[in-house]
Amino acid sequence: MDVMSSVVDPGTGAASERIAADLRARILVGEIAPGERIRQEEVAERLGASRIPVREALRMLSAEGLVELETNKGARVPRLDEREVEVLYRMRERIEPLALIQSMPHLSESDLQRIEGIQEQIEQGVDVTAFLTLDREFHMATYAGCATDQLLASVTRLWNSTQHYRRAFMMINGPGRQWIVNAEHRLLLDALTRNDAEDAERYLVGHIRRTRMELTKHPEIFTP
Amino acid sequence: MDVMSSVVDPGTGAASERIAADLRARILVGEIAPGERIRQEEVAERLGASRIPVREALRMLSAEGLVELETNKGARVPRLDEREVEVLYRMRERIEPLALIQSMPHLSESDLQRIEGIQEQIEQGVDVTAFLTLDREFHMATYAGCATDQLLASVTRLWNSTQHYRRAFMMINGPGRQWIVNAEHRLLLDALTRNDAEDAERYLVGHIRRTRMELTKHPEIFTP
DNA sequence: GGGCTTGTATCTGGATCCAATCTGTGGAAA
DNA sequence: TTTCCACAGATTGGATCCAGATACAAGCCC
Repeated sequence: MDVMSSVVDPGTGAASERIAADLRARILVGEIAPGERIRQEEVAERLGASRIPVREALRMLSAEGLVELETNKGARVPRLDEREVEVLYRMRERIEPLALIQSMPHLSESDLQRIEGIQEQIEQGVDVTAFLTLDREFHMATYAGCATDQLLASVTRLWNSTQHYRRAFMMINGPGRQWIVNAEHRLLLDALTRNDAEDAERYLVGHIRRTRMELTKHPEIFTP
Repeated sequence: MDVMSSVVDPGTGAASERIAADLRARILVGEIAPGERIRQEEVAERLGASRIPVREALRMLSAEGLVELETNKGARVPRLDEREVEVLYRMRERIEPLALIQSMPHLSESDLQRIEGIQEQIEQGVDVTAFLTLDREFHMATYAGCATDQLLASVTRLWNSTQHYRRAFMMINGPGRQWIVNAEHRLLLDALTRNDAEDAERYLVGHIRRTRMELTKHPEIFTP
């Protein structure tokens, strides 16, 4: 009907996955805010598909923690309060060190170089959006060696669910105290290079825990 | 087409949820084994519905870790190897203590009495299937006070994914060493009654960790 | 005879249409 | 004026039908 803007794009072959990818990106970037409703038909006609694959996509996103579904009432991006985000961060403090420990033995030299490359990009000074992306890439790269799908999926859910509030925090506070993140990342990276699991876990927990405490010190993030 | 056997049943109002509940029960009870495929049409006609709600149900179960979906290849119950189950147990060792700590402050006197009632049932001697159900109820009851959906959902996923291997273990080993479980449960329950979070966490971790080590000592569970 | 190709049956993915539920607005009665 | 109810538009859930992909088996070529 509308211009098939991406005629060339063969997609992944599955429409529902393309739709999920589109919505995922829009939610993570903040284009669709917490509390906002997602109507099936609107998405369907915007992407030139029927509502069926949209529903499948919404189920996928629900499993990723990016939307919540209520029977007969549709889908919306979850709006979390201060306490829920705090618990999600405490989950991160326990799960991500495990992912790191499981991953470490399988990280190659080139993996570590790639991680350091990401950190160098972060240190060159980037805006909030770019930082959020690079920070996520940094940590996910450190977990990439862990072979268990469920573990990676859990970590992804936690990052997804808290993404909006990380952004809100940085929008308000600016990039100030960025040096702390850099220091933490560098210490973590050094521990990985030394293959010191104990230190790596220590720095990672500290990194997440500090972020949690900073976030929960700013209640204005949770009341829009 | 076939006899509308449950014409009277209004269900929960949503067919996909009823279908999901049916499949969930059959998988958890071992009626559908790991590796087994689930065909949409077969389920649909057995429950007198079309394939659409079946697909929704499969997506729900996928989010719960009970099935895995592959594009154009359908759904099957995940078959895990020894290493995957070990990682899932290590996740349990980290996540469930958090759920317990978050839950404890909200557990009432009657909650604790109910938990003790479940433990008394376990101690009266039950078969494997009943034990699996009661053990799950016992622990879930201790987590019931934790108000965060994502935390409970994570715990549920971990129990779901490992359920089959717990059952396989008990089928082989018989109910021997049941006294250990009872002792651990009693110590945990006592710590909860004393409102001693530190002890509660200690006993819970020990309980899960011991189970993990017993399970991973029996590779025959994972090679059917 | 073995390996590759091809054809067909089976199954999943998606589109369209219909039914059931929710939401919001307007009006009537207290 | 406020509250409750009823009705209509909007939105989701489900059924049926069609298209595309996969899997398996028979047949062909080397």
